[in-house]
Amino acid sequence: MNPSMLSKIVLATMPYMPLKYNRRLEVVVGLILMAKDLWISDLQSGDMVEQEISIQGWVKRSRSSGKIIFLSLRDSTGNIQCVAKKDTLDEQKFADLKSALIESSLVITGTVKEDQRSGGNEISVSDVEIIGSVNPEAPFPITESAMAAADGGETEFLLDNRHLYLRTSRMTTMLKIRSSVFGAIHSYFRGLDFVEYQAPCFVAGAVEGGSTLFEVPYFGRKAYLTQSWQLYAEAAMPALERLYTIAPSFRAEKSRTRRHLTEFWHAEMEIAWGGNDDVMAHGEALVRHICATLLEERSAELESLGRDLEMIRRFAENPFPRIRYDEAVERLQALGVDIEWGDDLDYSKEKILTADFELPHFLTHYPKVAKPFYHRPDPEDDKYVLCHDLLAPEGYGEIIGGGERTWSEQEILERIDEEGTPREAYEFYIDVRRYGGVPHGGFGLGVDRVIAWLAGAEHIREVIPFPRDSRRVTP
RNA sequence: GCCGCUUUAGCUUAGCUGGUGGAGCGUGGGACUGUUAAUCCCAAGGUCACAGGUUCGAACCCUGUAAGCGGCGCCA
Repeated sequence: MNPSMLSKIVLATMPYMPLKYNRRLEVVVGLILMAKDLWISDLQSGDMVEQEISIQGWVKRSRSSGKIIFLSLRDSTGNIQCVAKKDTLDEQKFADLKSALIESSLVITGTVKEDQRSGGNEISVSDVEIIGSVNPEAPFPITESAMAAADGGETEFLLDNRHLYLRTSRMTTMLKIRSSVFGAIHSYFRGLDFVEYQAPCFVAGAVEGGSTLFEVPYFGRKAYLTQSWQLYAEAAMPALERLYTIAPSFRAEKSRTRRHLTEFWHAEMEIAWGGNDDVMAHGEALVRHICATLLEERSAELESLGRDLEMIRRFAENPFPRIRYDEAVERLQALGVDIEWGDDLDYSKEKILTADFELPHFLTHYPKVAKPFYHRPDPEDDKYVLCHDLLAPEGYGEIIGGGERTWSEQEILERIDEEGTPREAYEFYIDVRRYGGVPHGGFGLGVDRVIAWLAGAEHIREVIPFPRDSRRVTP
């Protein structure tokens, strides 16, 4: 279909639309943009006072008396109050508007007025068309009381009605912040000439411990959903040298915490010719870039969530401290925590360690016994591996895990045997090392965790549209 | 895998030591020309999650089941 045909069809099917040109799309693809091109944020900007406009949106709330209706209209950019008076609107239209329930969609025509009584601009309504009405026998179920009960968290009812909860201002705000975080990750890596690279979701072997794999039937065989892009990225490392992805990873953990999802978005990177410190530098720079991007693009949204912008500025502008595992253990022991050298740092210990942190901290050089085979042992002391975790403050826990990879064939075989892992499952991974292996490394960042941390969400579920955990796959 | 908690109207909830379940919001009807979660009047709406048990009598006590939520371990 050619572009002019498309716009004609649109013109024919949407006669109520005030058609305008979208300059950017017109220039890029020579296409007339046919959909909505006037937004509530435009009306609130103040540039359109006294102009006659038509605007599409949904009813956020409505109040009426016998002769006047106050209706708060919302779209994806904000809210504006519409005022309809019985003596200036057709009788039938007035009745239609009065009966429009919350989340009815409509097109309002009227004049933009500056009015202190509505705290900004409002629309003096001259015409209205209801597009999608709402049945009074089944009104929009997300009520004030449902929202108030959640008070920033989420109730069972809101989780069951997630498809409708998405329209509320809190969820919309979270999704806008989420979009900016994804954008920041792409702009960071692309700005440094990394290549975006995709790995399969169906895999044959585990990256992390095998117990957390989702098994799926695969034409009479068993396959698993990927836990990480890493092993496939290491295969492409000699080809691309700098690569990254943002993709879902799956973990069949029965965890029920504010930090866990079974399907989460994983930003991962891999670089050739680099070691633990190089990888860590990228992790820090990426997280600081995300913070700076949010300050630039989403300050209003963060403030509406009650976030302290100065705190996020602190994350953006200061280097992240680095401490070795040994030092962390000593600190914890000094605080009276029951921990021995060689124990992994579980969440309860992380929480104690990070309680006073004003910045994210890197924890490096874990004992070899606490980490899987692909971590490279430290040549200076092979009790340790060259790895790092980035711990976020405020109890949000680990947001990055990464490090240098075991890169020679001999070393990887030793580590696999030492762990008792069967070699067969990793044949391609080992083979990659037989042809010009080089030092390399990478990290994985839990995108949803970063968003939850920066947005101050009570639970990771609040920052993903349709959360998946061990007890919920619907809606 | 382990521990804890919850379930009363569409939503949010009150319901004391067991004695015929109340309210706010929402919905419907009515009043009101500047409301900000508008206000005022009226109405409809309940097998108290389900199944047993104890009791003269159970939303309430006991047992089981189900669904959900919170947390731990593990991890991003």
